[in-house]
Amino acid sequence: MKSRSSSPVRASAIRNSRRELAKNAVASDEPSSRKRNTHRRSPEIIDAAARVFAERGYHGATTQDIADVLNIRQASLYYYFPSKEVALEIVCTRGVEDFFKAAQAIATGPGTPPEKLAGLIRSHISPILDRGDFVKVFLTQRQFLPNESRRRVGKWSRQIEKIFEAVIREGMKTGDFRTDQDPRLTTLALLGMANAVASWYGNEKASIERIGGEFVSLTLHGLSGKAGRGARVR
Amino acid sequence: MKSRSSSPVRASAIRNSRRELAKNAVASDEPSSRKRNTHRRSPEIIDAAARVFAERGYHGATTQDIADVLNIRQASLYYYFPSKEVALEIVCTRGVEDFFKAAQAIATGPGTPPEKLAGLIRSHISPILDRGDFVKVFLTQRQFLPNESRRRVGKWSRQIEKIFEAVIREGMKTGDFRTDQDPRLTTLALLGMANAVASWYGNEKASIERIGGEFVSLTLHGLSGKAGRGARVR
DNA sequence: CCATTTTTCTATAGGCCTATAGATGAAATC
DNA sequence: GATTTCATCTATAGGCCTATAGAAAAATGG
Repeated sequence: MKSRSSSPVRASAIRNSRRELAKNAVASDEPSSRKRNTHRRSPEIIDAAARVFAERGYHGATTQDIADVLNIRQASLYYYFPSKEVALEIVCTRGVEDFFKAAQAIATGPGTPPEKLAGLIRSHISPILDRGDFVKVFLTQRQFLPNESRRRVGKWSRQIEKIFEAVIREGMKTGDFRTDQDPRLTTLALLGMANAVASWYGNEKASIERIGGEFVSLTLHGLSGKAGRGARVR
Repeated sequence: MKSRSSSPVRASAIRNSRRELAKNAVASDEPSSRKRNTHRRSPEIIDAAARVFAERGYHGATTQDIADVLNIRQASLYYYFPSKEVALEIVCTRGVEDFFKAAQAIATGPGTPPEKLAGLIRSHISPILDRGDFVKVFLTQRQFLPNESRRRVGKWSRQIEKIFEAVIREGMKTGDFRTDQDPRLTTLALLGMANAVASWYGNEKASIERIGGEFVSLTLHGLSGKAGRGARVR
């Protein structure tokens, strides 16, 4: 199923001396567009990689699997990316960059801390809707990136944590939030709760908006007490 | 670095001559047979597998990696398990069985729903302390089990969800919990929050007990409001 | 329609990985 | 002490996987 032609014919060794790098899919914006429209299918290729990485994990996925999704030959992929590791980095980056930007916008925007926190929670789970595979890969496979790119991607991750924590601290100052919770642990709790959605969304019938609402109300008011106590956010 | 020429220190290790129950890790109950004390090192072998699987993921880990931890040859592992997949199943099983039992005991035991839920949260994160690698592997690698064993392991997982959900519903009936939260989504939120601990415990300075306390109070009372409102559990 | 440029293909080297076979030595048991 | 059992070793078959080289096909633009 995998290999099609029989192999065994030996050829004399030919040392390669070529060092030509296919220019990658990462920076696709060429300002001066005198160049041709090259690597047109890059987004499609990366989508396929995300899908396969999400399903089988980075090490469990083969480049053949990705090629199968696209109906091209395994070797053809290397026209689009120079290595499987680079493909992983591209996928991870797209998995985190968007919701980092959204989080930042919310944190620096207007609103009371409870409103901001509600926005953060909602915006954190919303990319799962249309970029679920990318988010999943970012969350579960970034640990397999080579050191340098892992640090690069990890930086965004920590920024998001900082944004949550800052809003929580702000709410404690304003008196909106209880002060006997640890901001760091609370941040990790909320992110854990939100990140888990990527792993089960699709098996549950609830919509992203619905999930967001439930999580926000749980976070702000907890389970105890009667329904409707306190002002609801949004 | 990998292979060595000298055989591992064979040191006339102190033999536990009277330790008959150490039957291998899979099916440890040998009812009557006065069999010899075979596969003595099984627990150690499985510990090493858990450690390596937790660190590199199932597909990223090689049997050579496991052997290196133990200072034995790669092929020697096959005296202890018949395949890498079976090793994964053993690790996953040990990662879930304990806290399933604990959860069940708490749910069927005495206490108000808030007390029970607090107990569930605490007991769910506590195995991370001394079985972190097993829990991690169960949470993140069980998807790579072959169908049959994945279903077997998944069954436990769903049981735990049911236990949480039942306690939440019970609390809604008694009036201890708000009734405008969805029990299913709340369950998934709490489990996501608790499971995430496995991924960052060890990088944070907080103890398991501390984390449990924070999570319980966040879950029951939420972030809003003044500190100390309402009865604290435990 | 020809020349370029872009995209995909065939073929395969070279490496690593799981799992099996059988040998070897050490321990336990008789 | 002889025999049996246990644990580990050496060696390797047999597969699969990434990545490279270079040819072929398809698209583009004059």
